[in-house]
Amino acid sequence: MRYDHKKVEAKWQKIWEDKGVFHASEDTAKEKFYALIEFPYPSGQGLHVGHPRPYTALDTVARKRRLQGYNVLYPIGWDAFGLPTENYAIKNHIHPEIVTKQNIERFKKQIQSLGISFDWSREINTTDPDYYKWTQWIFLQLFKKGLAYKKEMNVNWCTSCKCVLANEEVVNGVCERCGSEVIHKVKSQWMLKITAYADRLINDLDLVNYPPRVKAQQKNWIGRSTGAEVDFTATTGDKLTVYTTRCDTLFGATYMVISPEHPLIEKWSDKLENIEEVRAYQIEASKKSDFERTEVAKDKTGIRLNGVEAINPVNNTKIPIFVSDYVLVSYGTGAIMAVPAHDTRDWEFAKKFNLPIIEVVKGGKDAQKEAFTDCASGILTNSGFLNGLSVEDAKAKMIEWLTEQGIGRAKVNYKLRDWVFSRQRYWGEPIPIVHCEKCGFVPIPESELPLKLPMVDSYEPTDTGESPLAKMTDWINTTCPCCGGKALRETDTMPQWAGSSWYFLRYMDPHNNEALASKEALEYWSPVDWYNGGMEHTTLHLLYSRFWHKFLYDLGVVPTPEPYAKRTSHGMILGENGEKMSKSRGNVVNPDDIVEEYGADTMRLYEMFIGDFEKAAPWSPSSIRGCRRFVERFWNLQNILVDGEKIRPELEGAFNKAIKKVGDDIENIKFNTAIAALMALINDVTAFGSINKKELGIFAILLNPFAPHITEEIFEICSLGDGIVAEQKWPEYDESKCVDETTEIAVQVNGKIKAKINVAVDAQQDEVFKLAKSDDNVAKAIDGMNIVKEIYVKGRIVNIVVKP
RNA sequence: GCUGGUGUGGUGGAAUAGGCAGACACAAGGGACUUAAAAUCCCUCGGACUAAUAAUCCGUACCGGUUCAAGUCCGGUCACCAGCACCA
Repeated sequence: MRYDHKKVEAKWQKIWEDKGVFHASEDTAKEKFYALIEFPYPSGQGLHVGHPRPYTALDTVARKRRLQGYNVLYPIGWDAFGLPTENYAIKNHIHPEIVTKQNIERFKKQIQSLGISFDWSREINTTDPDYYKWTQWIFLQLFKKGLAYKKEMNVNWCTSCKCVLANEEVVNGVCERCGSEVIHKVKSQWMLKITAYADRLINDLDLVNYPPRVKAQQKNWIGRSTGAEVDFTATTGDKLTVYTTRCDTLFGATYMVISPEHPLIEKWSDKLENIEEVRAYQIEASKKSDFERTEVAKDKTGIRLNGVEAINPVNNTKIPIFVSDYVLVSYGTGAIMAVPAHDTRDWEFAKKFNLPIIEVVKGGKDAQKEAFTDCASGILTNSGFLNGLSVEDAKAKMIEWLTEQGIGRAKVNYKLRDWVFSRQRYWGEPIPIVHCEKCGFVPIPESELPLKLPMVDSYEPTDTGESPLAKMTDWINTTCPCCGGKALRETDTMPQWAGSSWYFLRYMDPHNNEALASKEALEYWSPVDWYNGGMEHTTLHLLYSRFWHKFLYDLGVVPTPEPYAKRTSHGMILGENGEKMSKSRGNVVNPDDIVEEYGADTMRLYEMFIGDFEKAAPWSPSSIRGCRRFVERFWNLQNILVDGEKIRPELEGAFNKAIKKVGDDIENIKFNTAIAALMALINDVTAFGSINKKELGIFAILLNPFAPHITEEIFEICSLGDGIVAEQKWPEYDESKCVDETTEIAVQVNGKIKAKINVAVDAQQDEVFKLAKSDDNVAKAIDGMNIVKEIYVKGRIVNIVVKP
């Protein structure tokens, strides 16, 4: 009686679809559970076996929640704007809309073959005008609140994609997508002021349940530091302001460094004796990309400004000013005070240029030999009115003094920069703004949304870096909504991150024409209860979408300050050789082949059994057979089925423990050990020789979230009751039955195991020791020795410590 | 370089709050069934010493420490993975 997975899986998938059993209901009386996976980008390659890992994991949770009586929302959609589609379209002269449609069809078919319980009635697509209408609407609100603005700036320019990239999209100096060189270019760009939310994006991490490493990464990315600004005065009389986190070390500042782009250089050009040399250095620095400039912590370069010096305000000492590219114009004030005794970079620079090094915090080694940076617990020295204070107190005192003198102030700085939001591409949401000579940038009226992408013949980006839309003169030329005069449409489009920054809201009410979702739906479904995704999205998508959500919260559109109550992340599935799966490495496994050969249930079980969910794991074609064997063994339980309406006493322990273990493990994303527990249970049952209807019913329900098809089939053919999805409840366990009456414990003498004895769980300590000592081996080991100590850890271990 | 993580049999991985290391699988070897193969079922499976599934010893990357007891805690070293890249 071999199990025919093809027949059974097709049968149940049809039943589920016909009955719409996975559609979330709007019954707000029921408790809701909203599970979310990162919606896929429908690429031309189709699915590989890595995709279903998170889908299956949250499907397991979603199915369990339904059995527990929740109203579950588990939706899916398509993050379909993006470069690969556009590039494919250019190459093959097919409209990206058509390519997208084909890719989605393929993805959908593949995902459906896995029996994931998505609510397909809520499927969304970011490239659908009914969807991006609201992406554009959110942009307009950002614009109206001054959070979207246009700025001339140095941008990262991918030489191959001919497109501006966000800092976050540049990896090691090359384009994250295509790996081509990235250079700098000045362009006018739309920016989103994410920095306005920096503090809240850090602080509100306290409200959510994210893994610690995700929180840490977001905090580091935002990079808040608390310090002070100090105004130095140059010998020219100009004010030169620096940012420092260590204002306590001001007495140790022996020189200053400004970035090559600092505006004072131009101002001082006629006073600088070596202006030619400085100019040459500026040119050198501008030629380098950020990558080259920061590539290695290599030799510090720099030029001393001759003719201008600065005055250290605490002791009125004249100190030299250098220009060096290790100081970044984009962070702080673009100028630093250098304290070589307590900063490694300053120390290296001082050594190279032979500058004085003054120790101002005691406790380190020789400041002339190495910088003493880890000095939080040190005591100030050589520092006038700060002498004898701790670093902490000295900071406070210095800020107080600077403020009094009017030459400094406390200041918070962030590494986070504003989000470059424009893309010079076709396949993205048009930015709903026009430019009028008279009125400037004017938003188009909300009634005109969606502003649809026009049909064009060619999607080739222009060599000048304008969007392909720039060639559409009919579309560009329009009238100003403000004055009625001539105006031009914005030709840039939005980045792919736009549509994915709010998609989880649309699922709550996907067909609404009046709002991005109704108030009622937002009230009921917010927040997402459990969001699973990849670690690679921690600093991009996760941060961007939290930012948008907070903005919508401020507008009163959404009811919660945070979008996701809980976040987990999955490890990648690697190729058989332990390398990342990719076409070029030739190690891609297509889930279609696995489903065909072993069935969706086996595929799902293996995806969850493959290893720790949070860690990467290599695909193993032979290990999957173990999961198929387990499926077959479960199927064959019907051969040893007997009648019975209660769990039999002999199996009570095994079943109660399994119910507890499987339930707990699913909640703790330990799917691999949940399945191991079910395998152990089948071993117990098989060894026992029979299973009754009640027991098989419980087994099937426990296994159902992992293997939904075969469990329904067993339920039906063995007449165990109405269908699992239709009628059954997640089983309860009896805590008292999870503990065995007697357990085997190990007996150690001086920490070495000498014997194993069976004792009652509630046995008295004295009894246990007596029993332990009656064992031959133990007796031999303690014979003639003095017992120093006896330890009994209930139900676990006995240790007898002896000395001669 | 900094930050975070990881390191356990031939392989993937278990091990709750410091308490029997190797659960559950895969692969391998042996056996049963079979004309044969597949499938299935049973047995063995970290290493050393062994006739032995008797006893003993070693063993969770490496070195040291705390403890009656360490894969787990502490200090140091090494390797790998991820993120960040001079952030003042």
